[in-house]
Amino acid sequence: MLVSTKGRYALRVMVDLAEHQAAGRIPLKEIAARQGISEKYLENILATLVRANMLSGMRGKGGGYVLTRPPEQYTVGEILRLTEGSLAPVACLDGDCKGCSRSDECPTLDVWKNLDKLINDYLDGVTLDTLVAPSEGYDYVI
Amino acid sequence: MLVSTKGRYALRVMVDLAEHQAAGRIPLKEIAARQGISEKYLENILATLVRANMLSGMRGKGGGYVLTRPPEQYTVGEILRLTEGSLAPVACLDGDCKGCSRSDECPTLDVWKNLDKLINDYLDGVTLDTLVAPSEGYDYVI
DNA sequence: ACTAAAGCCTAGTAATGCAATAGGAAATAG
DNA sequence: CTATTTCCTATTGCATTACTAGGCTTTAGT
Repeated sequence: MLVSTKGRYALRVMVDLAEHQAAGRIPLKEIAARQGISEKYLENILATLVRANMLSGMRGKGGGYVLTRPPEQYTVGEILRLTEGSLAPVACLDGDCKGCSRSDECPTLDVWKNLDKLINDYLDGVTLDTLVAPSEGYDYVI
Repeated sequence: MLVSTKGRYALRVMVDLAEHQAAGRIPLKEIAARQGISEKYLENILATLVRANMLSGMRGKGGGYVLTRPPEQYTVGEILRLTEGSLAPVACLDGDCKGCSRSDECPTLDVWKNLDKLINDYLDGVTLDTLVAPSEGYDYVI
């Protein structure tokens, strides 16, 4: 599995926040309820996004999370790479196996490199705004 | 990680067998030594390939493994799907999460579907013969 | 100042799947 | 008959994933 729940949840939450931008800061509790995700588990994920400055979190009453950039400035690729650690399709491309003794002669390495590029290029080409459902209530107009 | 050692080893072994087609049946021991893979672990992988009729195995003295088709009739995609079980990038596309209660409204589902198609289409377009190194010794000519 | 609402931080745990190992049974050629 | 080799079923150690627990800190409002 290339993308685990962590990455999937992260993406869904980012879309959720993009859809509710107009409402200002959104508390974790609200996101978790709307998305049907455990609050405690979401905490971990949101913490990662905040540390990377993709979100701004604020504590205390009236606190919550908000995007730090407009949705069209996030790519799905960067969100997933951050939360998953890596999107490499095989260990050979992922530090671990770096300098696998056979890499010079490996007949399959090119397949993995091409696949890696394919995946990353596609995901880097999808921005958050394209995933946002057209808001029915136009809640951000006036 | 989309592809684990099982799939990677399987692919390398298939290429190995394609390269040594001219030598007839190749015993596991020889493949394992050449590829630097544990014999016992390889057994499992080869058994899977035999059960799917991608290889023919024969026991006893003079036995070993051989491809059942010419290399250009294998795709990397089918080899990996068989040994990995699935190439789905997310659980949502993989039976498990089938009928996720949110799939109707999920804003990210299309991303996964596109990604899945991208991956499978690419890997189904690569055939085994394109991975075979040009044999220096022309060992299969007369 | 006090309190309730919220995020932040460090661990811990249960379950899963991956990678590899073990031991023996059955077949085949010479 | 024997050496060789595949076939089959189980088991083990390990790492990662998914999730939980508990307490601390910050903030807004009264």
